[in-house]
Amino acid sequence: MAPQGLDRRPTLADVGRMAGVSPTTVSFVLNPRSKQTISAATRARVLQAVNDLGYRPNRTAQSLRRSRTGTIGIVVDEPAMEAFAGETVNGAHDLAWSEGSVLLVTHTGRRPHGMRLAMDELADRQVDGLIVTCSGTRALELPETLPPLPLVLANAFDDTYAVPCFLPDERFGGRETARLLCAAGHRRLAYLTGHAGAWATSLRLEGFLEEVEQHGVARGDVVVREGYYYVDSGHALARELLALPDATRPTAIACGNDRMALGVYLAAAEAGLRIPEDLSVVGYDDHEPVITQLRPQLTTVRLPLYDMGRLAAEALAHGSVGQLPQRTYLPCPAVPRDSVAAAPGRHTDGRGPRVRETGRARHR
Amino acid sequence: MAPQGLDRRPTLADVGRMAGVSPTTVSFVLNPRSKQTISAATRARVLQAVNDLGYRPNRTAQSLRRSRTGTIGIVVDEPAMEAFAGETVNGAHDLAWSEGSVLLVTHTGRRPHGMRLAMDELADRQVDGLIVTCSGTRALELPETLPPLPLVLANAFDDTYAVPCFLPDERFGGRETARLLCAAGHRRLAYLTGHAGAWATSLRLEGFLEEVEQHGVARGDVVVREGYYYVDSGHALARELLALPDATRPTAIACGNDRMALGVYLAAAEAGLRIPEDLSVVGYDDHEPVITQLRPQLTTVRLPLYDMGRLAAEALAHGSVGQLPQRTYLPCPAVPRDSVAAAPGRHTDGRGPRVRETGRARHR
DNA sequence: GTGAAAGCGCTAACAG
DNA sequence: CTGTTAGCGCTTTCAC
Repeated sequence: MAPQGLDRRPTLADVGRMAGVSPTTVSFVLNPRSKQTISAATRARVLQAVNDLGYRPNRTAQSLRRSRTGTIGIVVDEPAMEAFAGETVNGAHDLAWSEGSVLLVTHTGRRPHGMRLAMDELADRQVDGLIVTCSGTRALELPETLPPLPLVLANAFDDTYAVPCFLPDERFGGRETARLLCAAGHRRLAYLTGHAGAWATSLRLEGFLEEVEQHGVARGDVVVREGYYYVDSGHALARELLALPDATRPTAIACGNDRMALGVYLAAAEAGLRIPEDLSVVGYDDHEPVITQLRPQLTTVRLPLYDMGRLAAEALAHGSVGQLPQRTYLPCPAVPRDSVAAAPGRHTDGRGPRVRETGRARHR
Repeated sequence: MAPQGLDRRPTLADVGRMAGVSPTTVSFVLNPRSKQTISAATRARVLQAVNDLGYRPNRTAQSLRRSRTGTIGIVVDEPAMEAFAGETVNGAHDLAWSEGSVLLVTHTGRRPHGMRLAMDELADRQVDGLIVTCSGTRALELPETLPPLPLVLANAFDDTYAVPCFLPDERFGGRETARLLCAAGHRRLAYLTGHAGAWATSLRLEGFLEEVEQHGVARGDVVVREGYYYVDSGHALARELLALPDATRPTAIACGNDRMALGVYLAAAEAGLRIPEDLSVVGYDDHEPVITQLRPQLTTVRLPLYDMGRLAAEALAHGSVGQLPQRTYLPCPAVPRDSVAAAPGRHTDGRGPRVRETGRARHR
């Protein structure tokens, strides 16, 4: 495929020599600019040589010259790459790739000044832009002095509003959660929250309660239990609720996240309750590693991790970071699957929960 | 911190100008080589200027000159970055970082020739070496023509034995699985396999049966059920087994992986059986997203994902790829947690399952 | 002890 | 239409 008679990568000069032209000419052939003035014959000979030698431009040299590396840096502000951040990285990767760029990925470890070290290391390699992300949505501690580079946050924000960011619209997601349940006719609802310290927690709950009222259920009638984002919390809270007599037991439980929903599944199994016939369950996150574990498949609401990464990379690739609003909120759309059924004794319109348009990004 | 009066990153020349010396001198100060001949005074002035300007070397320029980029490429041969591969990337990342390098990460997507495109894109950026990995251990289709770069596989192998690789020692892991159970006195054992097509499946089972014999249990006495690596398979298979009368029901179930173990947990909950009192369970993989979901915590066997990434990166960083054996097998060590108890009616030595030395990497 | 100069591989004026 | 030349920012040999 590339029968190069050389022991090193061929250079422009090698190609030129083989085609009997100057390196410049080769460069012109390879980088068609506006005013092309290369004869068809020369072009053909050059391309032939390029092909014969298996020539590929040295992007390091190109970068030095063009002062553009075709490289986007992404630093994950965690001790390691984690599942949630992985999705964001995927989004950034795919957009970058489609623009001919690749990703320089690092994480902050547990090092002191991890963030600054990571950013510097990437900036030194002249990345064209920088994305900072993390696993759960949160405020980031950014170094005081930022490298002079386009910078965007994904699934994270900075309290000073100095750096543009992409965030999940959690209130919207909370409303979607409620809508999935209310549209199926449920009125005895329970909501199991994640831990109160997390940025998303109160927004999800607030959205849920708002939407519930739209459906004629009083906020006060929703059984809200405070927990934390793990299986055992969902398990423990659900166990209590499911021990209630049939007449007062909630017919549907909304969970702070998918892991808690798993806990609810376990509690239901123990209580001999079937999902969704006896109990409807909605999760949150649409977190693949959990989702794939559950039968029946979990109805949930999707965190736009991939999109946050994608849009962040897009802003960098298009050089439009300057025009970005301070915060862009992306919808958390409902993902109806099999864990929600009509409330016992209720009949819905038979079309299942209506999934309304998930809407475009909102800017605030 | 870096009050540069410049609108661009300062260069060596800028530093030299400020310190009143040539760029050469600055370079000498910054790159202490064997024969240092810089006066203490000059050195001090230079470092002062470096500091004042917040100078950091341009690694693109360095790379061009030194023909070494301090960059390792890793391509994940999957449509996207996945959880298992993430661990391997973490291992490679951490080793690379400790050597002053960073990772250029990409995946092959679903593109035709994805692998070649990915490798080329990284090779063009002059990575110092290349790691190829994937999510589940398997043979890789490598392009016929490889870029002239050190290349190592992690959690993958090529059938032609042309490229060195790091692999999990699955047979060893299978033996560990059995040991955890046999040491606790279990003799009525069941083994639920993953799907037969996967490279690891038969090795795990074979190791299990081998070890079981060491403990005086005939291979034929082990109830082996063929399934696949998902929760529902573990669930379905376990449901059958747990329906058996107490006297013949297995007291312990070994699972092809952690997800199947989750299925066993669900079946146990439905059957009203407690883990580990009534049933001991062992998983495989030590896959964090699943592990963290289970109560009691799952006793399992660890896949050396992180280490495969780490060692692959180490070989590249140390330039020792040439000395690598064709295949290096890393141990899958037992991870005793809470899902294994002494077999009913048996008393063990009270120290729980003995965990023997997990051993070093074996080369074949 | 320090600096001038050449060059890594490529691009882009500017000549011819 | 094509080639010469001058760098991008850095390292390194060799001269002073």
